[in-house]
Amino acid sequence: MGRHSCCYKQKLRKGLWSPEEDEKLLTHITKYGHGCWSSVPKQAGLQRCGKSCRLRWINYLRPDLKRGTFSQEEENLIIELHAVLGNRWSQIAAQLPGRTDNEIKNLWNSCLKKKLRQRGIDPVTHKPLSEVENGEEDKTRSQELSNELNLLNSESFKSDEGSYEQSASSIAPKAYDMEGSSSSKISSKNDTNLIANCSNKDLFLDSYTTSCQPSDLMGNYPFQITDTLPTNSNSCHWFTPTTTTRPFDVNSEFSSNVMSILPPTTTSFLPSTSFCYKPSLGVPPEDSSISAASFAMNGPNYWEAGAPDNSNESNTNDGSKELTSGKYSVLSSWGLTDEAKWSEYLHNPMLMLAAPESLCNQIKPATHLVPDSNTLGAMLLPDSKEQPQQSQTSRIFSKDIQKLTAAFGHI
DNA sequence: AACGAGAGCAACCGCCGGTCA
DNA sequence: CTGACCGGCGGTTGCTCTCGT
Repeated sequence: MGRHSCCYKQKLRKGLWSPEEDEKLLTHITKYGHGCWSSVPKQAGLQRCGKSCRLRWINYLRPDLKRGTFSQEEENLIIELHAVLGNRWSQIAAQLPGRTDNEIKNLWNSCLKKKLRQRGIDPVTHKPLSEVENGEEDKTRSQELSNELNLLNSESFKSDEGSYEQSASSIAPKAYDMEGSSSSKISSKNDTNLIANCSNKDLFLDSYTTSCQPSDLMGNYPFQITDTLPTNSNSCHWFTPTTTTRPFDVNSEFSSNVMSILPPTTTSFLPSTSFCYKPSLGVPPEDSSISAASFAMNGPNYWEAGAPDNSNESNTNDGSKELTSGKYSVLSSWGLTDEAKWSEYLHNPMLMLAAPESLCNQIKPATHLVPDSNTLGAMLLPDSKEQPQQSQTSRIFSKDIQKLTAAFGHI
């Protein structure tokens, strides 16, 4: 613990980067890539620590960065993502191509928080300030949690739309601890909680939309439950966009563009009913260059517009080979960053949202057919030596499973 | 013109988990 | 098994700029 070793080194420059330093770093990374960051400064002839170089590259020099002010759509997206993910800036940034976590964090702290407060919304909980101030939150949350657990234990949960409307606001465990300042760090290490918070979402939307009821949300979140495996206690309910509605209305300052979903990685081993998102047939967006953001906005309607592209997939019978690549080769074609890794997908509901059908089709068996951690672990077990990333991801995944199993016990 | 407050932003700090020798 | 090293993340700091007085 303590300071990073490089920070002890003397003679290292600190503070703002000069154009010369930028040039050196840019040239070096363009030529050779960054490789080991700790060796970059030496190789590039910089009096900086590796961390500093990395930060400079990620936040400023990276060629795919989008500079300039945030659009209204981006701000909306950030607000809603924050409602779901909390202060997980890196995950939020992953949904905004060209934006960095630092940039988003700064925007949030300097601007968006204020905006929310002005609108009577607590930026931490995304609930009305009045409610938070009244100190009813704890009671409410306790009650909601209790309801959630009851529902999770209940076998009576039906997969029809009506029951969703009835249950959606209470089915999802809290997405994260929205109250603690260190919540993000805690929650980021327990993806169990990474679940769209319907209750908060409802409140959030209520604050920005006109008389938005859960049933209305079904319109805003154009889903319907189309599939379920009722015989399985871990049945996974697929939301399918019911219309070609753009979930993100650019004309609405605070429209709903983040769907209430559970992350597939988590849903698979939630002890009871889980929700996953399944893309459905729809109208493809006009622009064929799909970015993660546009997937978040248009994606669900797009994915099934064409046949699944299996060209990049390995044919397997067990559906496990799709995890063969550390960097999913399709990602770049979506406009996602090259750095997107499978592990990020597995832990990132929004990336999963943006996944094309070819990917979803592969994930689907994982969520449908894996009732317990053992099966899931077996499915994800690395099956060959030439797939180190898969192996790594699987190990990580398996760890999560173990944690979740331990956390949930055998509900 | 000088000053202070606030906003915006870049960078640093401290911590954590993963990897590897 | 252990400790050093590393990359990554979120929180925080501090600098610069803008604007109002």
